[in-house]
Amino acid sequence: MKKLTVKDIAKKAGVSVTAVSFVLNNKAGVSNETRKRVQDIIKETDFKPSLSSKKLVLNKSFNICLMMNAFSSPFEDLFYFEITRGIINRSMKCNYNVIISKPILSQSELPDLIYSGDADGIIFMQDISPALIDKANSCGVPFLIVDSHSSNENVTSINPDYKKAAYDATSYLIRHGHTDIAIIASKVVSDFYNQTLSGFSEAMGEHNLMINPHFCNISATGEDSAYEEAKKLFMLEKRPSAVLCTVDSFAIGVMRCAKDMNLSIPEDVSIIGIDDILLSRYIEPKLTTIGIDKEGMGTLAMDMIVQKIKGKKVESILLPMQLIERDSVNTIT
Amino acid sequence: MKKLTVKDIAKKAGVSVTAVSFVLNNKAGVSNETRKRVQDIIKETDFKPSLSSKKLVLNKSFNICLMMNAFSSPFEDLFYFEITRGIINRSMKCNYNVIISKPILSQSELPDLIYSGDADGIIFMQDISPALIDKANSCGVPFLIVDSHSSNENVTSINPDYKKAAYDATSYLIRHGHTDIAIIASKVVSDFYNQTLSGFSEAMGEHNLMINPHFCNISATGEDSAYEEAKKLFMLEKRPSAVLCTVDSFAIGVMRCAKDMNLSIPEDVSIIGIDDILLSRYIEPKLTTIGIDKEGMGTLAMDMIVQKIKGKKVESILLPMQLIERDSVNTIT
DNA sequence: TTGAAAGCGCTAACAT
DNA sequence: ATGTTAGCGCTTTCAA
Repeated sequence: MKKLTVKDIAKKAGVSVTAVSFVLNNKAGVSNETRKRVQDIIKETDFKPSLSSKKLVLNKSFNICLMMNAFSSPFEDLFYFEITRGIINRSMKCNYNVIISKPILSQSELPDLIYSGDADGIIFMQDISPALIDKANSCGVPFLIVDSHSSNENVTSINPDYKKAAYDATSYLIRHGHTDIAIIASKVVSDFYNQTLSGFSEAMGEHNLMINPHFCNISATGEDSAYEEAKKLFMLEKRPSAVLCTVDSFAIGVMRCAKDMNLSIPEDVSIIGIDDILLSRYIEPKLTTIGIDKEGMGTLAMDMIVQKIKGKKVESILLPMQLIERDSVNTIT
Repeated sequence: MKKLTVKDIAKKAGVSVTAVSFVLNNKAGVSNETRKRVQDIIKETDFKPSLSSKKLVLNKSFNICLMMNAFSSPFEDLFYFEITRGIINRSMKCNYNVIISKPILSQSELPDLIYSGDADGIIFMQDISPALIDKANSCGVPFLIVDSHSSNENVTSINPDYKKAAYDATSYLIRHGHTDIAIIASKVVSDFYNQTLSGFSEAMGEHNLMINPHFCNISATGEDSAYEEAKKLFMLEKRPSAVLCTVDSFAIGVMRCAKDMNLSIPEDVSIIGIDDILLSRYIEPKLTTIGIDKEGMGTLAMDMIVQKIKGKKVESILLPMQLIERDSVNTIT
């Protein structure tokens, strides 16, 4: 059975290809009678117009390229995968397909499909290098960044409000009687570091709490390095009663360290994280953290990129996070 | 700056479009001199040919559609996401793009992009409904299934050898002195149930061990239902010394149940899983399980679908799994 | 080795 | 309201 074309349908229906094209795209310009007849034939023959030719003539790919960062840890992948679900679900409603790809050549180059016009828009996940942002800017394809961890004036981004998250986490700790609070942050993305630290100190300041200089200048890069930092922290003469980890995976490292040092959580030390990765509710004790609707972020990203493709101006957005109370923080009386 | 076309390049190089096309596709038919000249112009102008037109004329999309099951749990997502990584990495080497999509209308219909000729091949993940298999068969697009959990003669599939896994897990338990072994399996996919049960009884049989009828007719659907099944199991007069969970997520539910019933693992009861999901090495105690190279499965899936697209005959494949010894099984002396 | 020209299957401008 | 036709940017046949 040969693949049908608009021509075939037109012939069968005894109309012109224009008519067929019009009914395919729900456009005015055909009588109801003709429309009906064509629709019947389309249904009868189960005709599906070729996307390739439509793409060619409209100079549009109907693809969104989802660019994953190649250097993620498995847990971060999971975080982003939940966002991906939101993107994919939404894409089906927007009549876009999503192509998953990743930067090539050590993060600094976009894949060919971008330059071959095979994507109408790009959604980057996670913080990306300035070099890549430049490339994206100059290739002319609309793009935005989800969870860039930073606020760059020149790029549209969707970010969880990490400053507020750090503020809320700190306030929560304070409400539970903690005053000697440490923060393990990430200096990898300086904006992220600044945001979380200022949220932290803002909350401390509001309660006129002093910040121990040994507690606020700690940076980790992952679970293992957080483990090492926690070790130093816990060996201090006067150790904190609570530690805020700006990433859940840090909290997992810190917990492991506490266990190894025979400190029980939350009795000896309370721990709070940010992100709510899947693991957080399965470790022992379950991690209290600040979470976000990841699938919702994906939905939003899709909606925003569609607006951008339409040429509309789209503002960066800061998403509120929510406290998720579990078992890793205790009350000091 | 207007988008360049082969015509522009041809004009700049003073040759015909044919020549340009030939050098773009590394085909014979142009003199070295001409080739060089055209290549220079291409590099100079940073020309990237449009994919859309190529697709149209070659009647090929250069896309692989990766079909995700819509009803996955986060745990399963974890498993399949690792496979996805393998697929994506490999796709870039094969010059295919991967479009991620999912079945629509309650699993029984393929997305439009398949019928519009926007995919040269389909990779299904996880067991899919027979109705969907029919659709896939009749649409004429080559496809295969990764981790279908079943062996259907008519479809190409890539499956971990779950029977062998259950056999190995059981043998491992027996080697560690266990004789009262229970198995919590999944009846959702009957082939999977059969495979795991026959692996189990084969190992038991080889050691002339009797199977307690209360220990071998247990089916769960997820973590929570495994919890409930474990509860019944652990309340039995004579409870098993070890339980084999045919899915890691079951093992996690069983572990939670054991803890809630004050049974310590592995002292009071040993647990072994199958799959090695990411979580398994993070829970307490770390889960001993039978794992598989998931990224490798993805790579293989990509290679196989490319072969199928080329029209080659491709056989289904059964992949060996490996025992991963951790802390959830103890030795009985 | 080279170039002219005919499509691939659509959309849309234009004429009727 | 309807039909004719000229492209979209490539590949490839065919003739030179």
